[in-house]
Amino acid sequence: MQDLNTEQNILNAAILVFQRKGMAGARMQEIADEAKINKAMLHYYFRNKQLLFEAVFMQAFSQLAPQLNLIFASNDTVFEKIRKFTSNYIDFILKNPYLPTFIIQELNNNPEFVKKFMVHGNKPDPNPFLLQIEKEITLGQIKKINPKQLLLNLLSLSVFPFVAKTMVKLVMDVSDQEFLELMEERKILISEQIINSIKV
Amino acid sequence: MQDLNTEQNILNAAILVFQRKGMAGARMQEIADEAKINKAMLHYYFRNKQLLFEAVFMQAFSQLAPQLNLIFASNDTVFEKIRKFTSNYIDFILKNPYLPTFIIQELNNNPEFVKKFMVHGNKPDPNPFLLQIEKEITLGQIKKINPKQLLLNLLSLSVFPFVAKTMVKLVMDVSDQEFLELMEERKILISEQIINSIKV
DNA sequence: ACATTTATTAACCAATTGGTTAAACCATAT
DNA sequence: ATATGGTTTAACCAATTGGTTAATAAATGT
Repeated sequence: MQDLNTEQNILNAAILVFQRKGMAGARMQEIADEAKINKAMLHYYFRNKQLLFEAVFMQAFSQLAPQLNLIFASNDTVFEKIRKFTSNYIDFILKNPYLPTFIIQELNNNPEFVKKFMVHGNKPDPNPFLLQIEKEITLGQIKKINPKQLLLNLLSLSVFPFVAKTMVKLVMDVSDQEFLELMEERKILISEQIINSIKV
Repeated sequence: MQDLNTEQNILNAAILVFQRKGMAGARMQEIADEAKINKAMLHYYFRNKQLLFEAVFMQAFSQLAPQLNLIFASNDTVFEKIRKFTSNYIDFILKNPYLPTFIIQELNNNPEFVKKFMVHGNKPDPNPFLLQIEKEITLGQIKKINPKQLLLNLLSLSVFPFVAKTMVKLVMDVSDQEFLELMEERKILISEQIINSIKV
């Protein structure tokens, strides 16, 4: 009784477990249980743990990367891009709260592997955005700033709270509900702050 | 031939390995090799992997926490605190680049354990800082803002680049040298940006 | 209806890995 | 010198875990 798509079923289970436990902490048996199938099926479809993990990571990353390029490559002004980015990106992470942590964690533990598959064409390319910033600076439309710092600020303010969510909740004594409200508030808060810092 | 302090020697090796590989990825044998001793010694001094890990995590966390409280509890104005924080904290992380990632990673994979030992008194307490912000707002010395958001911004801008270092280097095409320069530049850059955003 | 391929399972295997043990080593006090 | 206690080691053990196998069930083509 083949499920409509066993492979995707496995992948979904693997995403859950890998994102919760990471590559090293995840157990093949746990993934099989989560998918409600026999452990041998994992190997039947993905050969081994490493390949299953790579499939999961690939899917996670190819979900995240286009989200970035969408902004980087559009025709908007820098101001518009900043506004859209904070709003869209925080929305996206709210729907996939484990993604950034998972990617950052495995990227740190496995940098050589990631480089290998980054060339594959799904690498986010911030260059258009960086060049646009330089251009708008020379045109006197925004204040002088190192474009990379601006991009770093944008990413930091948007992503960090999610990556450090457990710590933030613990140290700042924030409930799940309040955390969501804070993130909602940040969508406009941080874009306005960044824009304000480069407005002429 | 007992080394001057075998226990500390083990701890140092364990810190290295745990920070590189995380709790799940670390191997007792690797820690023993790193410390150049027999694996049984690890159990002699720390009983089991979990306890050794907790000792490592504890030491890491009690290095990080006071660094925060130092700022939170001082007598400076909010502006002063922000300036000192960015500068001191980035300096501190530059000297311990693996610390934030390690803590965040294990905090996410093991939240229940951390709570257990957080009560132990070494929990950073941002309340004085948050209250001070509220006070300075009512005194009209800084613009109105949710204090928690201000603190989140401060932490995000300071810590995130280190946590996401591998990703940042890869995506933004930044060398190790350039990364250091960017972090150096950030010390003043981000404090001025934050201050600017709340200056009346 | 039957043969062939594909999907699935239960049982098993081999390697890794955390942990134990018993003996040896070494300093120090008597 | 030698008995004693803490320290260190090599060898071993048991559990976990990634992976395999051979048999079975289900689908598919003829």
